[in-house]
This record gives sequence, C-alpha cells and structure tokens, in this order.
Amino acid sequence: MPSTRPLRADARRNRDALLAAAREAFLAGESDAHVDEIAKRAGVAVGTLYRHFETREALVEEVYRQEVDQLCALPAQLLEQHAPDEALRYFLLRLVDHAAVGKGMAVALESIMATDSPVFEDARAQMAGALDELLQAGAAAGTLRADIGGRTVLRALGGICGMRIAEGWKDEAVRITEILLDGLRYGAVRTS
Amino acid sequence: MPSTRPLRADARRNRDALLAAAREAFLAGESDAHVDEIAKRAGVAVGTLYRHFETREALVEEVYRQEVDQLCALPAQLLEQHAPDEALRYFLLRLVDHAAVGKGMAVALESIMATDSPVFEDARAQMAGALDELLQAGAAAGTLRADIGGRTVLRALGGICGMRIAEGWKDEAVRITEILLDGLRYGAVRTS
DNA sequence: ACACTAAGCTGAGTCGGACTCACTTTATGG
DNA sequence: CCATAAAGTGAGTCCGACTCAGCTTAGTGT
Repeated sequence: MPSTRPLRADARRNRDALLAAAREAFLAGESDAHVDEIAKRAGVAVGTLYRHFETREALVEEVYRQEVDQLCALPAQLLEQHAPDEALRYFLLRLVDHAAVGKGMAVALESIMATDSPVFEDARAQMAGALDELLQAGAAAGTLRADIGGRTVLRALGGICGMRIAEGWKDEAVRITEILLDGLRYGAVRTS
Repeated sequence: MPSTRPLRADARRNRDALLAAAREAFLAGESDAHVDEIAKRAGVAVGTLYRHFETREALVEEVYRQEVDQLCALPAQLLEQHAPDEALRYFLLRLVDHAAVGKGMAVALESIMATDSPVFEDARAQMAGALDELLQAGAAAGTLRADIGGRTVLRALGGICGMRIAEGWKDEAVRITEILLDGLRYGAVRTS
C-alpha cells in the first residue's frame, strides 16, 4: 500500500484547476507562461502550485502525460476498423494533427524531451508500445517491415512534431509522415 | 558599403575566443552554460560578451551558423565522387554523426529552432539549398523522387537530430535516416 | 616617439523570473 | 462542533541573464 491517502476535496479541485490552466495556456501558444500566471488563471496562489508540483517542469510533464494517455488509447480502436498500415497512417497523422492544433503542446513536448526525467521516459515507453501494436499487426499482415520498433518510429515522429515553424507547418509534417510510411512499406515489399 | 568598419584586433580576438569558448561548452554537453562561465572561459568579462552578442541566444545562433556553413560545403564535394542518392545518404548520415558527436550541438540547434530569429531562417535556407542540390541531382538521375524539396527533408532530419537521448541514440538516428532514404527512393520507382 | 580619441573592456548592480516558508485558513473524522 | 492535520497564502529569496558608468588601450596623425 503506497502511502498515498486520497487528496482532500479542495486539494483535488485545485490540482485539477492548475492542470487545466496550464493546458489552456500551452494550447494557446503561451508555452512559456509564467508560474504566477498559471496559478492566477487557476485561482490559487503560487505556493499551491508548488504544493502539487515539484517544479514548473513537473507541471508541464504532467500535462503532457495526460495527453499521452489519451492518444495511446487510439491504436487499439483503429486496428478494429482498419488494416494495420492504414491504422498506422491514421495514428501518425493524428499525432501530427494534435501537435499542429496546439502549437504549445509541441513546445511542451520539446520541453520535456530536454529533460532526462523518468516521467518522460514512461511517456515514451507508453507511446512506443502503442506504435509497436500497430507495427506488429502490420508485420503479421506482411504490409510493414518487421525490423523496426515503435521507439524508432516514435523518435522520427517526435522530431517532426517537435518542430513548429510558421506557415505550412502541418502540410510539410504530413508529407514527411507519408514518406516515413512509404519507407516502412518499402522494407516489406523490397523488390531490389 | 555597409557601415561595418573592421573590428579592432583585440576585439576580433575576444569575439573569436567567446565563440570558441561557447562551442567548447556546447560540445561538452554544457548546453546551458551560464554566460558568466562562457565569458570566464574566454578570459573576458560578461560585458564584453554582450558587446559582441545582443543576447545569449545570439551567441548560440552564431556558433550554430558557423557550423552550418561548414556542413553546407559538403554536398558539392560529395556529388563529385558519388551517385546522387549515395551522396545524399552520406550527407544525411554525416549530419546525424555531427549531431551525435556534440550532444550539445543538437541542443543548440534545438535552442535556435525554438526561436523565430531570422538568423536561423537563413541557416535553414542554406541547409535546404544544400539538400536541394542533392535531391535535384537524384531526380535528374531518376533515383530519387522529384517532388520533395530540401526544406522538407531538412525538417525531418532536424527533428531526428534534435532528439538526443542517452544510449543508442545514433544507431536509431541512422536507422530512421535509412528509412527516410528508402521513402525518397520508393517514390521514384513506385511500383504499386 | 607621443598624445589623442574612439573603440573596447570591466564587473558591480538591476531586473525578472522560478521557487520557499512562516503563518493563516479549512476540510474532515470523531 | 471541536481538534488537527492537510492545504493555501504571498511577500520574500535566489539565481541567472542582462546593463552601464567609468576605465583601458589599439590605432592613427604628426
């Protein structure tokens, strides 16, 4: 039994408010929002923010972790409705889309990557697992090369999404993703 | 005639020392080296650092810009000795290698990307141009797809190199790069 | 040689962020 | 409804990037 007795009601409320305020700020592109600002948005004092999150970075991590949780639920659903390689395509494009919608989210992701925090390692492992699910299904179906793991694809994707630059960002990201997919298929049907 | 009369000898020396100190610090992984530290390494006071570089960021940019200049000289040489697609492969792998050697350099690159500074835009344009050179040669030879520009490939590469994570980083980056190359070739020989 | 001066250098100090902690408020179990 | 531990508060600390008033010196004209 981990020594985590349930949070007091007001504490839980404040914690949630802080996460919501932070997410809101990040999605609005305010990726470098000051802690005071986030606390104010959540209607609490800075001290409260620091009661719930060790550092600013920890708050950012938590926001991202929640995001990852949601995204990682997708592959299973997609596989029920599409062929593996198409499911992979949808998932990758969804990730790109996600990063595009919230410019700040990509920054947050980057911010986490710049850290060696184990929290991020967990997130990465989770994502890699989700991708593995798709890749293995594709390998079994013979439509995707079998020798590439989720971590590798994740890295490529993370890189693509980590770069948010004005105008036409998303179009390019989509193209790169398509190329990546072609590369994964190419390995399965290698003709030369 | 731009109003830039040549720097005084000592000024030039100090500026170079600062750039060298910064590069050294970044290559050593001290990507977040404090300005005071960099100034001390260069044997000058902070004020001198700020005489030569508007902000810390500007210094980082300049270090990276020099690096880019060197790298962009490569494609022309490579094309003299290799087929276009092989030249592209060497160049991309070289970029990966470069980012791997200096962990800090990848961070610096990232730090620049997080900025909308025109200096970086120049660097990107230069890099994109270098890649275009290779891609167009490959398109002419029929070994690489013709509908992808240097900027797109650059973005993918930048993403890949922007992620430095402990252990096995390089191996993965190399694999991703190979996949990217396969994707570029696939488009040229598309069989389906 | 020598002095003159503008270019350059210095580093203590300012400023703006993240983070702390002594004190006050409040949810909740008995 | 009280006791009390959990939670909240926000003025204050700390630390890093950046400034600027005064000093030093390279380069130039004589």
